[in-house]
Amino acid sequence: MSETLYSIGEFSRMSGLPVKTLRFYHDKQLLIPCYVEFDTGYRHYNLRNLEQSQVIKALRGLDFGLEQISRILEGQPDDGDILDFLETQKAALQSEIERRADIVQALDLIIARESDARKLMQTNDDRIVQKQLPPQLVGGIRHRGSYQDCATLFGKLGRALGRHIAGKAMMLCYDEEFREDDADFEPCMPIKRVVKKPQVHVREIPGGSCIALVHRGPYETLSRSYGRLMSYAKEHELVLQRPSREIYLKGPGMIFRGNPEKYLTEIQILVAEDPNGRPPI
Amino acid sequence: MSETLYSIGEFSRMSGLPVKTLRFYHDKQLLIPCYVEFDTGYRHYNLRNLEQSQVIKALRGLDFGLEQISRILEGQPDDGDILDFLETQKAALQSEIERRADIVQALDLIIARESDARKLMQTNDDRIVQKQLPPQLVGGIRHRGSYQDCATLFGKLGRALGRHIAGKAMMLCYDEEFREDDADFEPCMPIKRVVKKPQVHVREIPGGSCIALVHRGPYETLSRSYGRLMSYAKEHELVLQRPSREIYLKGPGMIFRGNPEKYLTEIQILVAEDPNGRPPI
DNA sequence: GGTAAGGGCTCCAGCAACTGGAGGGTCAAG
DNA sequence: CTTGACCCTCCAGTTGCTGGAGCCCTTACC
Repeated sequence: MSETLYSIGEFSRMSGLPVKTLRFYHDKQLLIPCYVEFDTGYRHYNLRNLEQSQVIKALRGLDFGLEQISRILEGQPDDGDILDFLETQKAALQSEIERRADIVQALDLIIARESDARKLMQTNDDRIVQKQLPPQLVGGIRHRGSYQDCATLFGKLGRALGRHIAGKAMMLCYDEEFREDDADFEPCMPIKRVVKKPQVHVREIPGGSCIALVHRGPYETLSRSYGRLMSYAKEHELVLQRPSREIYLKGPGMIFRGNPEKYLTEIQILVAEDPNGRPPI
Repeated sequence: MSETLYSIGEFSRMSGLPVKTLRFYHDKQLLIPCYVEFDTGYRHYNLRNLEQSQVIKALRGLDFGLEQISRILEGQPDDGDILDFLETQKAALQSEIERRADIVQALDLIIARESDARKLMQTNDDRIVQKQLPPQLVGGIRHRGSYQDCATLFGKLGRALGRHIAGKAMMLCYDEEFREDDADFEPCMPIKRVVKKPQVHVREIPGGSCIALVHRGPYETLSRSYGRLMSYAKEHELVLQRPSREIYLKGPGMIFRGNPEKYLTEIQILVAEDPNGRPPI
């Protein structure tokens, strides 16, 4: 009984696998045509090959590698451990899914921040305002030295507080006047709950009446905005309290340093209650 | 003001990228060392390179391709369309997640069936039993011809009924005696609800008292089991009804043909109610 | 002066699973 | 005899590296 043989082209149409792929599978010993003409090298396939091809297609569809498929096909007679293969594959896929899901989550965060910043950008003006600040729970690391160091410190804070962080990064500035090299400052992160971390000072900073403005531009020009706040205070006979606060509404992002001309920083300085009991305007 | 330069080894330790990778990135114009010695080819990196490397690392961590990273880095000054990149990437990742989730689901199904069959295998005997069958909603395609055709028919049924399928494949056999070539049979699938599909006959098949046994082995040997049922019926003076039913407990799987010696097929034949009103034993 | 260690360099190969193309042989019909 | 449809092999390219061979250079040590 002679069975019908099919050329690689016919077999390709029957199996749904491209000719190139069939040749490749032959090369890899995965799907060996039942007969190869010696002189021309022409491949000929039969129906058993068709069955094999369908198995291979199915397993490829389940994302098995060719190597694995080979092993599965070899160990087929005993048939017992196919379940292991399936379970292993499932686990592998699930861990890949998880990895990607994590990335998507991270992306979501970044996207949220970015479009947030975009919106801020549109609606910001640089007028001085007076407003009430609520008390705020923060964790901070006070430091004396150059402002250059704050990147490291924010890094440390971020790692220490992680998922407890509940707002934009900020800084408390304890200096009376601006110092470049020997400044006294405290990078802070708002947090939701009290957490104990080594090196991190966690406590509530007070609320109250403050004067504030949103500074636009690189940090080097912050002193101009401080100047404006000072003269405003003098003009309105307000007594200011240290430390002043800088809220980094938009600064260097998690990925890009961004354009410093577009950085937004809110400066807040608490106003001392008037000793006469007159409420601050 | 001369800035410090770092050799590729030092820079590798600072950036956390392997030396090989740094050379590769240089080759790809992704991270170009600020200075390359002309005669030795030695690469030298500066702190700006370090920043770039961190951006690249971050983007790689978000699964961006090098090509994309290049484009992002190039279009950085305007800075506007970064959000598009992020959204695109997120969408891409999500579709990958979905694909894998689909595969996992399919794997689950296969695993369930397989371990199901495994369990059946252990606990099966081939004794004849009498039992009550509930009525069952099925969709079937009646056919006259060779049993060879049933693979195609089951395929058609599967595609037509898809997710409505609610149990093992089965077949109704209308022939009085076994025929090889001109058989009259109907591949069926149990379903949950009435659905209308062209070419598929959907209806409820009756329940009632039946005799049944589980046949183990290839379909070619089914007639032996039919024989046993017949002589049992004669012995117990039971009148049998057509069509008989074959339930394919374990047959060729979705991927593998499996070992026919291990196929399990339950044969059920309804028993006509005794005309005397005596309940069947 | 030899040599070993520790950097650096280039170029080549390989992973996975194909895909595309060049260049050439085979077969049947018109 | 040509045309067109097939078929073949071999090579290159995809992505993001990784490993190795083979070579150069400097420094330290014996």
